[in-house]
Amino acid sequence: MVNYEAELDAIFMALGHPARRAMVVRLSKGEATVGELAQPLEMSLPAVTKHLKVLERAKLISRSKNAQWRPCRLEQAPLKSASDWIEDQRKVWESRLDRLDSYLHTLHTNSKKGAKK
Amino acid sequence: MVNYEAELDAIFMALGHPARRAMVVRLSKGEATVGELAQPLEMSLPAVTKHLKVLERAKLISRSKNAQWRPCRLEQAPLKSASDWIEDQRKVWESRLDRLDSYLHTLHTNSKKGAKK
DNA sequence: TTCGTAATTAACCATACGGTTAAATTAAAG
DNA sequence: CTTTAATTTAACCGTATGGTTAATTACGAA
Repeated sequence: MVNYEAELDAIFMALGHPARRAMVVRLSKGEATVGELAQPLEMSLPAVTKHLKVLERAKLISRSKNAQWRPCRLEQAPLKSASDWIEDQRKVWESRLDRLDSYLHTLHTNSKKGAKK
Repeated sequence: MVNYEAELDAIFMALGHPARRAMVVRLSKGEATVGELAQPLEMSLPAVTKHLKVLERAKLISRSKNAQWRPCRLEQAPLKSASDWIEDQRKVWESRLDRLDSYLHTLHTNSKKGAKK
């Protein structure tokens, strides 16, 4: 059984910055070069390069070569992993009977304090 | 029209740490106190308190009071926002015709190399 | 009031992030 | 071979993260 924790760390962390999410949004529509990704962002090109490295580390993007361009493309798997993880938690959360849970927790806490009610 | 960017920053960033995801997993099954959340984690209680603040900042959890305990409960909305954002991108990505897109991009790049802009 | 437990705050430290400017790299085009 | 364009690397800087230990707060129980 594989441990996905480190991958999820990198994926969620990468998505936790607006510039990087903007790049993902752009790339979901198709390949783009560094310059194209940088154009709408208010930051220097080296800053963009750093963000791309973070996305690459999370395997959210892959890169190719075309002359002096290094086009980026979105990879589907990491987004799916992240989405799956969240949905797993939501399923557990949703299937839980909140009122009953709260009631049982209260009972449990009270019994520890000395069984009253 | 509201700008969700800052909220998503906080949510994804919060999910980008294994200890905090472990807390979310635990809380998806029901309320827990700080001590209960800390128990399986190999870190000090103050460290746990800090992680809880990050989760609170992202509104992923809310807290109540019960004597000297401060039980935490998972909130559904942020997880849904994050999941929705990812699924939006995946939908765009999936509906795209990858081969055609690459082809058009190549054409575009080549035309730029010939006729400057 | 005093004691014990749960949790937080304070102070501190090392490292990671996120940005900058300047220099270097890489490859097409004259 | 020189120039120009796209991108990366290097060096630097301020702030945020993530952790620690020690002290403090908050509350119930004795």
